[in-house]
Amino acid sequence: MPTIFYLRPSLTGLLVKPPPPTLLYAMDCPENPNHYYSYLRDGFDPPATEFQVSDYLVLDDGFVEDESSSQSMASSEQVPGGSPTGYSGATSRNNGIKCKNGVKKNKIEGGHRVAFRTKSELEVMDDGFKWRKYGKKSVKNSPNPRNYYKCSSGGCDVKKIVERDREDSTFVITTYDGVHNHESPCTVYYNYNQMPMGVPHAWTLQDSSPHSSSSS
DNA sequence: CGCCTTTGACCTGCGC
DNA sequence: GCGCAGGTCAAAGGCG
Repeated sequence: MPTIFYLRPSLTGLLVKPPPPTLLYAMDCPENPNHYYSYLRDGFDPPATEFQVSDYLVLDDGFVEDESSSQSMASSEQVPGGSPTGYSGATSRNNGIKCKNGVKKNKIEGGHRVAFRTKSELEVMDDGFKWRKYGKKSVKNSPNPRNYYKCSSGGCDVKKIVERDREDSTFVITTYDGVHNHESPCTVYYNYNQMPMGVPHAWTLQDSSPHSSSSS
């Protein structure tokens, strides 16, 4: 029986380690009916009653390459029930992150980019980290602006891009660039099977991915 | 006073 | 080469 870790979406920013390349399903949350995530380990067949609601995109794992990222995007856009999503900017034009001098970097700081599509009224969910907004940009063909955030912890260069789905504004698309090199102020997780609360380093416990983040 | 948000300008890459 | 679009910077203002 695989271990299933349930994460409140408000804690998605706690991914000190990247999630394994498994499916993300959304389920009802007894505490927060608006949204609820669950990560399912490899080889686990979700119950038929579950329904895939939110898009979960592991856009990159280390290096950003045009082909791989575009492939991942192509597959991600085929999520059942999901619109072609308003998510576009992160990879359509700029697959990498530019340095200050404008040189395009293909390696994302921290090495990971993960996007979530969440049904939420709140545009910015409390994910346990402190974010500082550094930019806001209107996006073409989208009535909703895109907001840019940086982790306000010193030395942590994780970025977060938040925008509403252009086709369904009830969904919020959150993209995380990089991996936090520090612990969250409130590392909490749910294990739906065993429900141990307050155990730190949740992803360490279940980590089986070879790319454990040894972020600087 | 420090931190955060806002917002316009600037820079760069890409498509035509 | 030019224009457009996305991403970032930084000054100014607000708030606790």
